[in-house]
Amino acid sequence: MDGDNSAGEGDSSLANGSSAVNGLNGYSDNSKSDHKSSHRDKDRDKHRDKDKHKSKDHKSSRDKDREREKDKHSSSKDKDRHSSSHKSSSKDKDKEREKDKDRHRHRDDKDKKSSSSSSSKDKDKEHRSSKEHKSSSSSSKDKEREKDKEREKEKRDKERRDKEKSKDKDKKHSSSSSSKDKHRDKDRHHSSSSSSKDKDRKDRDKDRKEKKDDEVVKHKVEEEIKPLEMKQEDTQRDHSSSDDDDDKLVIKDESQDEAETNNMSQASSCDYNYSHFDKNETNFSEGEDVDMENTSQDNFKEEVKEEVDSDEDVPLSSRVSSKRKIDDDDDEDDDDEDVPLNARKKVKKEKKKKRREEEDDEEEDFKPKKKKVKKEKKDKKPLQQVKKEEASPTKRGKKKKVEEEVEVWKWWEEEKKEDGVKWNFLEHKGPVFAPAYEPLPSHVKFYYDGKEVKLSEEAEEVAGFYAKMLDHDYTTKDAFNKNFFHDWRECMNKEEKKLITDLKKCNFKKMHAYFMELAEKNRNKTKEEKVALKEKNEALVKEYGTCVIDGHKEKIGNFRIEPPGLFRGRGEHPKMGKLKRRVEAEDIIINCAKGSKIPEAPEGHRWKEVRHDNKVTWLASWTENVQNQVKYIMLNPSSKLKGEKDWQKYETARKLHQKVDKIRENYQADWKSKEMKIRQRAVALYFIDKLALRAGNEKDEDQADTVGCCSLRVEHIELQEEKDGKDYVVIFDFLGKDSIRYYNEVPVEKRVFKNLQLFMDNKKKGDDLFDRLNTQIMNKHLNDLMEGLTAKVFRTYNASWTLQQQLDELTNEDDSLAEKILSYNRANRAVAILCNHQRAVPKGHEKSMEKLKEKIDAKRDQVKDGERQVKDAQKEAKHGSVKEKVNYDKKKKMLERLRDQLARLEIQVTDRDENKTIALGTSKLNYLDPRISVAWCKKYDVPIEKVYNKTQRDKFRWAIDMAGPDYRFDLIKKK
DNA sequence: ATGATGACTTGGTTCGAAAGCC
DNA sequence: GGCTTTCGAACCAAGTCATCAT
Repeated sequence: MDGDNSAGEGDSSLANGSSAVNGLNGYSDNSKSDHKSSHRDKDRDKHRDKDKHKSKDHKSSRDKDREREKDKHSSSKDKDRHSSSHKSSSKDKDKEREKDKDRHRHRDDKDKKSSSSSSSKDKDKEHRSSKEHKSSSSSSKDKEREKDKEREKEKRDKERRDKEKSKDKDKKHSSSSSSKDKHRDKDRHHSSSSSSKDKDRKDRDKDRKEKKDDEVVKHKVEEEIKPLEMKQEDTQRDHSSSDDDDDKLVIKDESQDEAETNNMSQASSCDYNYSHFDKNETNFSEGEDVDMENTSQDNFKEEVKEEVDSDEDVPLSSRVSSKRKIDDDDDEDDDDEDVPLNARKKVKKEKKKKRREEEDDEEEDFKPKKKKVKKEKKDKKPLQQVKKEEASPTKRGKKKKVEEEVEVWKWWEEEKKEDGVKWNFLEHKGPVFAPAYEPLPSHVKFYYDGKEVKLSEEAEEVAGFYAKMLDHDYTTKDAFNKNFFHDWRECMNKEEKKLITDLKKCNFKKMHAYFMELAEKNRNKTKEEKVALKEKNEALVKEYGTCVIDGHKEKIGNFRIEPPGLFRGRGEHPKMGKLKRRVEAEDIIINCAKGSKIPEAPEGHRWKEVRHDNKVTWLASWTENVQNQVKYIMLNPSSKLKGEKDWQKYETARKLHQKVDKIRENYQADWKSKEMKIRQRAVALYFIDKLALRAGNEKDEDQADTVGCCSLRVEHIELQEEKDGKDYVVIFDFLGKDSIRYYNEVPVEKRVFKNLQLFMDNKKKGDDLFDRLNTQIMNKHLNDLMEGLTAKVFRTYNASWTLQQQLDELTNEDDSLAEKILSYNRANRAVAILCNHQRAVPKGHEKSMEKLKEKIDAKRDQVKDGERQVKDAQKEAKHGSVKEKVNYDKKKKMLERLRDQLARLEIQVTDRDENKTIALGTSKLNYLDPRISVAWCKKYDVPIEKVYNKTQRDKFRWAIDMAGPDYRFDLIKKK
């Protein structure tokens, strides 16, 4: 097919993709949203610069959000985790918990709000832009400055855009997002029109490109304001203020500069009022060389600039470009040299992709075989027949008392393998493929433009993927519809392609109904059918679900190949809706031991490759077509390979504990460094340490726009000298992994605050906050500080250490079991909050809470009643006989039991409510040294299955075996 | 030196099964 | 025994980071 065709159609038909499915989802009428989108387009041209920061719809309500939450948001997180002494009366604790809870409520609030404010896009916009201004600058002068810059830029933007417009036209489709916002509670991420986001990204890049120009302006302005200090600087590069500028800027001679300055500064009427910083300054007198607290902001800046003059200290993004630019001076426009780094990357990536595809076509694989260190010797291992008891004191466990003899491989008592070798022997049966497609029965029809159309099998299958998702939010998203339709058309035969040109005219309702019916049928299967199915599945698991590795049978994590379907990217993923192809044996690389029995490919098929690489842990892999990523079949978390790695991870974290004080000292000192790069690194590390932020790798254009620490942009933080009685507050608001919002108001050290101001100075919202930093630099530095240290170790470390501290603090020896478990959950929760592990409020949470509360009320009545009875019985017992006394005792016991039950219920209710937006699982599984929990259980006599379910116990078997009641995360036993 | 890629970990959602409830 | 609620496993997307290739 010719791609042009479909792309063009995509434009017209999918701009309005939300109404694509014959109104099944109840979309608004087309004209309306068409209008909106065109309106938006115009608007965008006008406000392009501002717009790009506003792709997130939620922002409109953010202001309100914040106001409302002002009081709620606490700095509970910020109570210094660095100091180990957690003090607080239980009341305080309760308050804190309350606050924590509230901190997380923002999600619901936001969602609710966004759904209520959903309709009026235009209004939204106004909000947003006004908000943008407010939030962008801490002072009105800054605001002015910002505005002026923007005006200036807009002018240039527009000119350029006009030029480009014709070029871009076909790429950009209208960006009205679904006019009927079907926000659901679970919709945690900010809904935003993805196409606009696409654009926003482009804009951002362009902006980065153009920033250069702006910097020239700013540079000049600065010169005007601070003529004195600048004198010496003029011949030097000004790195800190003009991040992206290259030689051009520096070469300028002074007179030229000054002449221009006069003009430009008027035009932009920038008002760099740094002086107010001085006024507020309370001096730190620590007598460093560069004490920024002692100097005015600009003075200070100059110093930094001066000192920071090495090439080393050029912003990363500009380093490359300036290098490249050496002989290409005609800058300005779209020649390759001027493409932002990211864009260039993309081009390269595409090339690579092509190359890969070509290679794939060649069938033969020329992959260089890696060196194999293969010894077929089997290790001696301490084997143990262990009874794995399923029985647990929980109610759940009571019913089913299965005893299973399982061989437990105590690998943790073995010697470790030589470096890099993961196994000596590996044998498995290969993956299980997705079942073949079953065509729809003839009565299930698809209609196009009101007419029945019999689709070819291929097209029908893909249509089915869409039909299945008809009642899902995804199908209201433009990007999803566009991607789906594009890929769907690729699967059509000629006639279909000719006929089906508009998704809006497609009616999948019948298909959808059929699938629903099918699902219903499956649910209502008879017992026998279910049993048969189960048995079949078990047989499959038995055959394919395990492998033999170094003489032991181990479970495989995911032995099934992912079935075809539509890609469900999270957040505003630009590729959502693309077709995830069916994976065949020909796509799969098998990895196993040389002497092992090589798995057989399905009949008529052959593997892409069979290799014997014992330096990796995967058994099979394939490259998925949507993102071109390699997917793997690997072992279950209970396996040695995974467990050992896990163990090692926590050991590294513990090692960090021994060194962390020094590292902290170190980075605090670096806040004063003369080198910009080092300062940025130090501040970033501070965030990683204090807030457990993720490292924040750079991302490609074709992924959702999310960030981590190193990739934070100016727009993601807001500085407030004072907020809610706290000084130097940094407000983080960004989308992190999985497009989950991170919102946190953090009081920071003054020095950090000032540094941030410096980093943000002269930058636009879309610019990198840490422009001289990326994760490689950070990790390189960390590794120098401690072997094996990376950014994520801090997350593990702080999570585990928090758990240890919280458990120490919250647990009382004399508490009841339920209370102890509540304490544990609270400790766990503290970690989840630290790591920002959120979840959607479970369906029916409200309802189940109500029920519980009713129950509690009933129980209370019972208790009251019991109390009365006890009283009466007591009276009778006083002068009564033995019988009455026995009766009294009985009543007393009953009352006790009732009270107990009541307490338990109350605990349950608190626990559940505190937990409603917090996901505990992730931290438990990935961040908390299991030995802490195990030791806690052993120490306080809590059955381990109260804390870990069966799978978790399997995964953490090493820890359960290893840790005694005295294990402590912070103490490493010397051997 | 740097970007690309492969390998592996982390993370939330979904769905079916088990437990609880009436 | 049937319905509802809860829980765990499966799923697969999306991170991190080291290593490879250029």
